[in-house]
Amino acid sequence: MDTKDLLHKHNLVRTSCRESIIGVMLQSGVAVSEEEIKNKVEGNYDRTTFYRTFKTLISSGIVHKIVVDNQVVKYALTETDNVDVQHIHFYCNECGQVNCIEGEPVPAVVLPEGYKPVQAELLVKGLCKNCSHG
Amino acid sequence: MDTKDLLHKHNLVRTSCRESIIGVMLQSGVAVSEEEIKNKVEGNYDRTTFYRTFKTLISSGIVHKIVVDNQVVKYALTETDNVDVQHIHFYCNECGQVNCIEGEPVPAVVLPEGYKPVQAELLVKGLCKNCSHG
DNA sequence: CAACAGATGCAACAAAGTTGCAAAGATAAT
DNA sequence: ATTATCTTTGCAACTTTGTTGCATCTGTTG
Repeated sequence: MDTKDLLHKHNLVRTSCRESIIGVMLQSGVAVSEEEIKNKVEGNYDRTTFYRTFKTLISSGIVHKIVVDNQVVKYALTETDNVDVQHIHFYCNECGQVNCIEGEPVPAVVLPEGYKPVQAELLVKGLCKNCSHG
Repeated sequence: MDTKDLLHKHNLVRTSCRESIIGVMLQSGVAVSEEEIKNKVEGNYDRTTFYRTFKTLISSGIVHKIVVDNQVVKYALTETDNVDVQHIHFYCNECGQVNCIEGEPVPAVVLPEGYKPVQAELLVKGLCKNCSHG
């Protein structure tokens, strides 16, 4: 599945900004911040365009947003095959990298009477693979 | 445990701003935003003072911060008896209210080899008690 | 109640995000 | 291929959120 098909499948116009951003995410493998994208993307896109593009990609389900802290926001591609399965996010306290833990679903949650859960976001903080053996 | 003792126990100077903020939180029962606090607090405190006060209260462990989205930040009192037990936060998609689900711990998480978890944040979104039966 | 440490208010700034509008680009039909 | 249409992009201005330095004021201890 390449960038072009991905956009077309979600009925989105294929523009250079969208293709570039998705391209950076595909190459990166981990979640990326706005700044990281800006640095890796070829060409200078306006901040406004970035924000609007993120919104578009998110509401199409191509990308999801990970809010670690209100000052640390990252974006990652949503694996196409398990769109509605929630996955765990891991934040490394050492290097700041954010990983989507594919395959491990968010454990079922027990809530008191009356609460109707719809969606759950689990962010685990600690040391990632690279930073833990040191 | 009243506000005065709470501050004294954590070696914090007892000021009107801190007492007011804690007072609002005690009365509210749910997590509150900066704006909600500003509206309920008597007296006009500077925004700077609020931010600094939150930082102080958080690093003392009196209060914790709940980041729902990067534009939705709330604060809640930390129950003194279970400081290090992580609890679940519930965000209501309907009314926007955030509740600390005391008593239900965050379920243990299974992670791939190499990850060293330290802390976990679980935010469940859905309908709260008030909004679910309608 | 004096002296010191710490908290507050103000001003200025930095970062993050949004909105309206005109120009540029993509798509589809001729 | 070229136009007509719709969408996206860039720019400018603005709002919201959060921070920093410094002078002033308040709480606490002796």
